[in-house]
Amino acid sequence: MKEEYTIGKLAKESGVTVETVRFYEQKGLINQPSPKSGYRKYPYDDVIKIRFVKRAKELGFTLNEAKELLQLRVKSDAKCGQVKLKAEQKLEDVDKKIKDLNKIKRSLKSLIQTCSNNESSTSECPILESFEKDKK
Amino acid sequence: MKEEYTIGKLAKESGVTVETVRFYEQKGLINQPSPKSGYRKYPYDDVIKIRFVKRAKELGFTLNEAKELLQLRVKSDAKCGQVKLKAEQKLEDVDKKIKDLNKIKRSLKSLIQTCSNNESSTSECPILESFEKDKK
DNA sequence: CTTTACTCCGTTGTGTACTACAGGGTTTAT
DNA sequence: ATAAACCCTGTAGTACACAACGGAGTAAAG
Repeated sequence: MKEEYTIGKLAKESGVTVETVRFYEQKGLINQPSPKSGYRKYPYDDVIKIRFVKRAKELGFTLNEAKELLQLRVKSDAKCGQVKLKAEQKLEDVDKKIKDLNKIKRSLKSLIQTCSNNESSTSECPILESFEKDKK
Repeated sequence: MKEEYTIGKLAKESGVTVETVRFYEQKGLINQPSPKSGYRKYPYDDVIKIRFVKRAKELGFTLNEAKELLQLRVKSDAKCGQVKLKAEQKLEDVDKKIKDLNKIKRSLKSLIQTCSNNESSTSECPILESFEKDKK
């Protein structure tokens, strides 16, 4: 866990490509370290940031949303109220996602169960109704 | 809840545009009802399918993955073993997503808490470490 | 001190998921 | 029965998130 990373090492360490790092830099997900000696040096923090972004994307957040999530830390000085508000909104999103994923999970479990008791009478998987129960 | 939908009504009812419906049709997410009388008619089932796809996407599944999830129902005749396997894989995915979302959730909650006790000493939000704890 | 590996910047290409016409035909309402 | 609203097929364009490449400079290893 050194403190200085070249772009290549950063990329490898965080599980993305060099191009992705540069892309994220452009988009402001990590801040550009001005190339002091020709090459840029990145702190270890950026490894963690990029890993976070990677996973956030897999969870259905866009790059911009991931950026917002990242920005929630640090800025808690003057605009604590704003940060709190944003955090609360994100929390709602996250909660809804968890709920819906649990619905899908239950459906999948039930499907696996039905498949195991191989009575298989054109067993309808309830996955389609995942988001229909308790609706309206 | 009628049984026959024109593409426009289907789109409206499922919260997407007409173009999106056609796009999903092309991609095989819903099956093309041959335009018997010049216009196509869709069953109510397609409303539910499209709503499902929509939400699945927000949960980080691709269109193809959503398609796979949809295909898990129905086909449980001969290849029950295959379906079960696929369902089990999806279940793992879903479980991992839920776990990670819970980590983010805890981070957000803690951030909100810190913000509420307005001691705000450059309070570092732990969201960045969401996926770093218990790693390696 | 030269070779090899890595980096720089900029431009272009790729895959996914739509979105917007264009130029028609069909249905429905008045 | 005709105008408005809706549908058809097909093609082209857009936004996001990278990936690949070209041509040149820099760093590190032997």
